[in-house]
Amino acid sequence: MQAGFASNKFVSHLASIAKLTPDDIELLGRMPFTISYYGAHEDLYQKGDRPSCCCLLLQGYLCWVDSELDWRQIISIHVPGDVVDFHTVISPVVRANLRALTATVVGFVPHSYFREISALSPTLRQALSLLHIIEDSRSRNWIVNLGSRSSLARVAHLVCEIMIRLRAVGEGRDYCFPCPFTQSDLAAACAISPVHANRTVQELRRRNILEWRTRTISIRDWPALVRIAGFKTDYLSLQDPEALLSDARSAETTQHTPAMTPSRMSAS
Amino acid sequence: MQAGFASNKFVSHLASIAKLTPDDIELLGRMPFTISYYGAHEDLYQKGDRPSCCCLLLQGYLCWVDSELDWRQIISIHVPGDVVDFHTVISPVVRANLRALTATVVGFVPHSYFREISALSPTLRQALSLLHIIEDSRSRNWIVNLGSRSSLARVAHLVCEIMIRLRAVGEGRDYCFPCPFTQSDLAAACAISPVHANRTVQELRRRNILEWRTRTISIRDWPALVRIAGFKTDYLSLQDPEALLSDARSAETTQHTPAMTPSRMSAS
DNA sequence: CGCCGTGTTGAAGTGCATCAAGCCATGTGG
DNA sequence: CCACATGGCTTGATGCACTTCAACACGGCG
Repeated sequence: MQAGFASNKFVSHLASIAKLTPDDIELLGRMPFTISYYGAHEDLYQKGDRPSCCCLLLQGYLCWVDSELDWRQIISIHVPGDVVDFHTVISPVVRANLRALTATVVGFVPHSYFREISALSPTLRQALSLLHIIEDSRSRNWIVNLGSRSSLARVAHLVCEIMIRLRAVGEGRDYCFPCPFTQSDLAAACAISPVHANRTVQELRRRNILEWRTRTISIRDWPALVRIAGFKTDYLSLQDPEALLSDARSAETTQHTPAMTPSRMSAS
Repeated sequence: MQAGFASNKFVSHLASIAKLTPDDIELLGRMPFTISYYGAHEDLYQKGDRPSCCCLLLQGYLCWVDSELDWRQIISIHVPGDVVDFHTVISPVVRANLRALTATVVGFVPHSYFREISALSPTLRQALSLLHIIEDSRSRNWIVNLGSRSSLARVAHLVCEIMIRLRAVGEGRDYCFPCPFTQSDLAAACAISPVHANRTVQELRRRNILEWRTRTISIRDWPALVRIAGFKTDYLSLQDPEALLSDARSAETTQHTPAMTPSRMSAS
């Protein structure tokens, strides 16, 4: 069981949605976790599991997937810095499979830790609640996406969302990021067939909007992508709707982790 | 500002997901609220509003609707007994329009009330958190519904969900309930065109599975409906996945509101 | 009365699924 | 080093579930 040093992205994410005190940062620095590694398409949890830890994603991508019958639907995807199953602190049973999209590194953090910091710090309790609400907001937004957009717009929207979420934890500065998906995964996320996913990606390539290789996505024309997707950032953050977008416009400004001096390597 | 007597369905819903103490029931009985009435298709909130109250639905149906551009997608629907915007206690800004599907009666409950009872009772705090999680679970389930089912299954699933949720607050015992939707609303919920919604309803009628009139839905063949929908109740409750379904099977058992002696009419 | 919202029906068009085949890169064992 | 398998990507042909457009019927209401 280690503590602290690898949770920076999580802390910076929290700091971006709530005013944290130095004491809060200190508490977060003591976060205990056990590191695990998973290969692409491996399941971390199965529907019905009752984990006693939360899963903090450190590297790679995870998704929640509902494999009803033989048909699968990806419900949400997660980027480094996300605690993907925060709800299990309150209700431990999981309702879907948690699957690695790529090779991943995760840290398992005991539920008790989150209960403790919630009890100790009102601001942290608030911040964790906000995380919950943002999560919910993303789900609802994805309903709108599946329900009201064409396949091209869905794919574009998904790329936009991942881009912005990576930005929020300090990655993807040059509009490039490691591709989370095989084209079949993309299809499962956007509720289209794998064949059509391929044709949709080709269309985006043809319009010179992005490059999509097996390992990397590079966005060549961000404004066009946003336009096709009908993408708005407001559902991803809560304080200042314009902050993330304006940051994405000018890729220079670099104040993502305000006052980050993590007290690293303290024992748990 | 009144208090107490009309919140029975909310209390029984809470009692079904957590063990409430007599003190908790007492606290809930003191819930202050202001009653309002809305007509069908009237908006209670618009995107961006910052209410200082939560909205407790007493009669009728409400929905959250995203009216991006001119296209509208219904994100979730609510039945009597639901607090539809519990998240505004934590983050006041609403991200979609709250719209009446039918004529409705709602009670507005100040955020401060929920903050108080959360501070006073750990079990209530827990119960409210669970409500939040069930809400989230419904959203995710609706993603699966839109993403992976045919239009017939979507409509069937929606009817199943409403049926079971009404049961949980003691309504619809005879597989009949007031219809929440015009066929256009149904279309907006299921992400299909109004014309196709009509044909889908006709198909369900043709198979003798339900009667769907402007004012009432009667389910004639519940097992068939469940089969078409691929409906499972597990995402709607948290404690005992089978309770609601078995209750729905035998419409006799009637212990929905354990120890309900609401201390009515106390001043706020 | 005439209007408007809702439900219904038919005909034509299309976005996407499905099936099927072939391509390429990577890995593996002989 | 080749033989072969495997998983991901690509492409074409065909079909269907659903959309769109257009018209009409019905009832409630000013």
